[in-house]
Amino acid sequence: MLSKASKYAISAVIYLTNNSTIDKKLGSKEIAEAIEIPAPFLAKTLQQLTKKGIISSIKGPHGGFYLSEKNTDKTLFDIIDCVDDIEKFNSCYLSQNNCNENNPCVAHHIYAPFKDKLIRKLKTKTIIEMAEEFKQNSNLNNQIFAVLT
Amino acid sequence: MLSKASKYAISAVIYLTNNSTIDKKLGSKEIAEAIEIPAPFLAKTLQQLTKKGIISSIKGPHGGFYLSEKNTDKTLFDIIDCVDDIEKFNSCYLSQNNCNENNPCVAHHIYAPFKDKLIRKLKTKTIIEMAEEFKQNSNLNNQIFAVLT
DNA sequence: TCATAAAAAGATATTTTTATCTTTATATAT
DNA sequence: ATATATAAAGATAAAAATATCTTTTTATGA
Ligand code: FES
Ligand code: FES
Repeated sequence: MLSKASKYAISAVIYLTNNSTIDKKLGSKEIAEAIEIPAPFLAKTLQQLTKKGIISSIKGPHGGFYLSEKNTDKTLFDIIDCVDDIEKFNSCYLSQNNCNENNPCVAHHIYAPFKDKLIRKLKTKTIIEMAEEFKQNSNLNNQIFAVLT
Repeated sequence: MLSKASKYAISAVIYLTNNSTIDKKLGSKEIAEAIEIPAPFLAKTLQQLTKKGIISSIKGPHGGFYLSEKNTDKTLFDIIDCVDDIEKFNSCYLSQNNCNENNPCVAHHIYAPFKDKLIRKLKTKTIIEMAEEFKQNSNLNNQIFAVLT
């Protein structure tokens, strides 16, 4: 449902959260290698995230991407909205171009409540929280990044 | 979420159900025009549906597409599975490549129940039923096919 | 100041999806 | 039988998404 760009973004931000500090910034190549995705494509995506203030970056030697104070409250919603446009979740699941109670598709009455819950969750789930869950999870399944396609 | 091909297919099958009979078959151009979608692309999609027995067709003069006895029990699920591959609904909503309880993504616990309900609904909703709903609906909103993008 | 490493920006290439065009096969009517 | 209308099949084109490559900018360290 998400574009690859969005998947890569989520994956990369989680990796960044768990593996970078202001004193240990990570290059896009480094991240791409770790999570096994195409490096130049990720570089583009990281640029988008930086531009919207979801992650931070510094150019030059010893530069790279990292998370700063400003980034700590960012959510999963922010990442997806930056890369993919969140409207995709608002629209009809079966792709009618209006999704509302007055003109429901066959799936509407089961999709609408799900959609509401999902968006609420995406908006409240911070990157930090998510990274933490991911860290725990990787105790059970340490090929965790390979799992993200 | 659905491909355009699938959307077109659903739309066309509904139109066919409500507007064709064995004595009044419809050409692909005719249908495409009525539901305002690209004719040659729809033709391809109708061929796929025919091959899988979801709709019927006859070549030659006065030929065209129509629904026969064999098609009456077909469901929305059948259409989508024919054109798009239903696996797309089974997979993780945030695109992890495994979707299961042991390795849930952030959305899993709200997505899984929705997914189950949806697939059940797609499997039980017959084309006939859907076309009927659509007919009623179009009393309220008679630009109903324009509504399908 | 100068060389260097890295992001940023821009340009190009590949793949997939969507759309169109052309040819062939077949059923119908004359 | 023959001409015709239509689906079926196959080939090609255009657009969008994904991926890669090249150049420019900027921060750092020597
Ligand atoms: S109209 Fe389809 S999900 Fe709302
Ligand atoms: S793991 Fe993502 S929806 Fe199940």
